[in-house]
Amino acid sequence: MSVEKRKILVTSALPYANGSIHLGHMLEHIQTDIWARFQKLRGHQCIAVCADDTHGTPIMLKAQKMGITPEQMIAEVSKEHQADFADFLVNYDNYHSTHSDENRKWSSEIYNRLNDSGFIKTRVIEQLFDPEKQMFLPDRFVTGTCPKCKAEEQNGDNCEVCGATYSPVELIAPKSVVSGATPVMKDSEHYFFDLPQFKDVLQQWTTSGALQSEMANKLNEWFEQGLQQWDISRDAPYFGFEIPGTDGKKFFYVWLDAPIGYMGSFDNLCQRRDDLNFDEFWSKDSTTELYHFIGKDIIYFHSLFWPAMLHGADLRKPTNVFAHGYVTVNGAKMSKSRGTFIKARTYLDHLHPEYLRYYYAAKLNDRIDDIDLNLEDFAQRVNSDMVGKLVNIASRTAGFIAKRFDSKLADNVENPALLAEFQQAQPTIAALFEGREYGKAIREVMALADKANAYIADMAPWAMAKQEGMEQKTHEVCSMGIHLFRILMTYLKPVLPQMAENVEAFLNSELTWDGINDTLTGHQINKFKALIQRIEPAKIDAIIEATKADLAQEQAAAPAEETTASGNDELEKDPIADTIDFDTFAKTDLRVARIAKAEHVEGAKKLIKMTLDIGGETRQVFSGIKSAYKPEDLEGRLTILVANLAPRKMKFGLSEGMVLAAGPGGEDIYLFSPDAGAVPGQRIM
RNA sequence: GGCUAUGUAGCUCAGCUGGUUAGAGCACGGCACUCAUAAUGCCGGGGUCGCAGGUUCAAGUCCCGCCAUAGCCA
Repeated sequence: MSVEKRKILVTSALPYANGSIHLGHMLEHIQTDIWARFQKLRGHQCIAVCADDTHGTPIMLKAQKMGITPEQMIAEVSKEHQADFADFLVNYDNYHSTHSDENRKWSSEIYNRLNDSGFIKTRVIEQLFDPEKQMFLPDRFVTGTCPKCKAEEQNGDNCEVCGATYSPVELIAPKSVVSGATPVMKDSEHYFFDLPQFKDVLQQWTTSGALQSEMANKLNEWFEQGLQQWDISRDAPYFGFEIPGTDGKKFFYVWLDAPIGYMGSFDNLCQRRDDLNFDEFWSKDSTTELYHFIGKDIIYFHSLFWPAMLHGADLRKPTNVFAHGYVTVNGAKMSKSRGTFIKARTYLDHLHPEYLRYYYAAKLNDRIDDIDLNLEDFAQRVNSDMVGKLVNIASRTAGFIAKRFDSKLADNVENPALLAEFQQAQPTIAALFEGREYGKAIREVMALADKANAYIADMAPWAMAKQEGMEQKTHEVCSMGIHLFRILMTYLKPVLPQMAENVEAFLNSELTWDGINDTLTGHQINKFKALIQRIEPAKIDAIIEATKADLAQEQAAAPAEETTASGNDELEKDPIADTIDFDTFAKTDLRVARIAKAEHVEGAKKLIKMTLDIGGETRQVFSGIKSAYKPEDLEGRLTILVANLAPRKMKFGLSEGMVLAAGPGGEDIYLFSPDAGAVPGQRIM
């Protein structure tokens, strides 16, 4: 089976350097790694590169807050990110940074080429400006009162409460998140990439490749709406690369140099590797393959801007872009307060990386569906598949081989038909890995594992061993078990590289793709050692607890950190109100309430309708906490109700009071609870 | 608000271009076995295919509306 050797370059999206790697990131990096390892296993040249995405306002501000330079911060983060990936057995040929000489070179080069060809336009736009910090503010860094529903503390671009979208200019009483100052409007000349010129090229690219159907649909939507020019410049101060010829006043928007970071990382690798030629992979007429693995949230950048930029700069376009869905944990978005916003490092502190590699592989497909990490299912499935089925095949036969047959496998194959069946699965499984249908590949392998176990149960070598004259047969049956196990482990080598290595030591033989068609008859093997331990459910609880503790620590550390920095703590953002006397306070009647019922509100994006029991009386209250709580999690718990608030007529009904909560909104809403023992109806003073 | 997806047994998922009594693994119950990391084998119970309508001889599969979940809106 000699296939022509392909030359392939694959990338994962570049993690942003302002935070830790979490299990959501890991889905993508594991997906890429399995694919790259599979290609290598088959004998192709497959280079996998990645880098940290290091530019932009959030990184600049975070470094400021920490009192260090952005360069220091991204260096620290990079170290952490690389350790996380390495410990998850994700094997990049190069892991670089977008804040590198190579990336600066290519960003400028591509920009100059685009500019020379007339694809860069300039125009003056009006934007919110923070007069205190002397900087322009991205939409996300402005909050204010929603012009539509008058909800306070809403984002600059859309309202969490009523769902309206608007421009930050329309906000009532806008406020800079950075300084708290009132932003002013200010003119600035911006540089634009003239995307509409590439409509035909992009449509052709979209239809020529085998793009995922969901992505093609989404692209069509954008084509129909009409492409618009893309703002690629940001004003100083900005952490990034200066735009050539602007005197240090204009910088590339982070999303301009981020994908170029793929090239920068590869260029950096080429300098160290004689067998790689940069131009062979990136020139316009390259015959190599280029694939980007990305999350569904950044399809826009990778399927429109990126290929257009490359085309405009006279470079090759990606062969394909593979988008995957998001990771949910126990059926819901990862949440810090639920303890499911799990960092890669927290996981690694408690569990072996191959459990997660296996579980993700078992659920991945070629579409952009979200992948649910159900922690109970995770433990059961991994234990059942990896230990009960797979490793069990070796574990139950190896003892016989060692004790009775001097660790030497039989010279004959006991059941050639069964062996052939395992070998013949090869093209099917290869096609599934190639097509990113890992879940189906795993299912194929596990179906074979079931057959291997059934075969052993059927032959019952332990019974044979007790019979006179059945020595040879026993030897052959147990050897058969090892042969089958070896094939299965070869199929799983891209998913379980560490375990495969241990199996190679056990079998005294390397697991190769072509080796599937050979058989280790008469081969000397080594002592079998337990290859993997079962997942103890307690370890999973420990991860959740550690994640929660992590959050508590962050929150405790945050205020101290902020007071030393440039005045951005809670009190300054929201100063204490005017003093009132006791009588004024006493007018507020706060009561302990039990949430008897909580339900979704039809048509409302942010509201939950609650029926509160305040001891003999019930109240119906609508509360905008849907982004942080699920109705079923609320039922039964106690909270605090402002009981004498005038009822308010809302679109969905009458709200008779208000429950108390803290936090800025979104996922960060924290409902109050009295300590245990409080009884519904009790007054709070 | 617009758009793209998803919603099938307790859990995680298969179900191709509509066609006989809707499948698998895990979990659960029973039996068998004891070589194996309480592993394995055999048998079994369990689903109004998100809700409501429509097209069709026939719909989990097509169309419409609604609900929920996720993402995008440069």
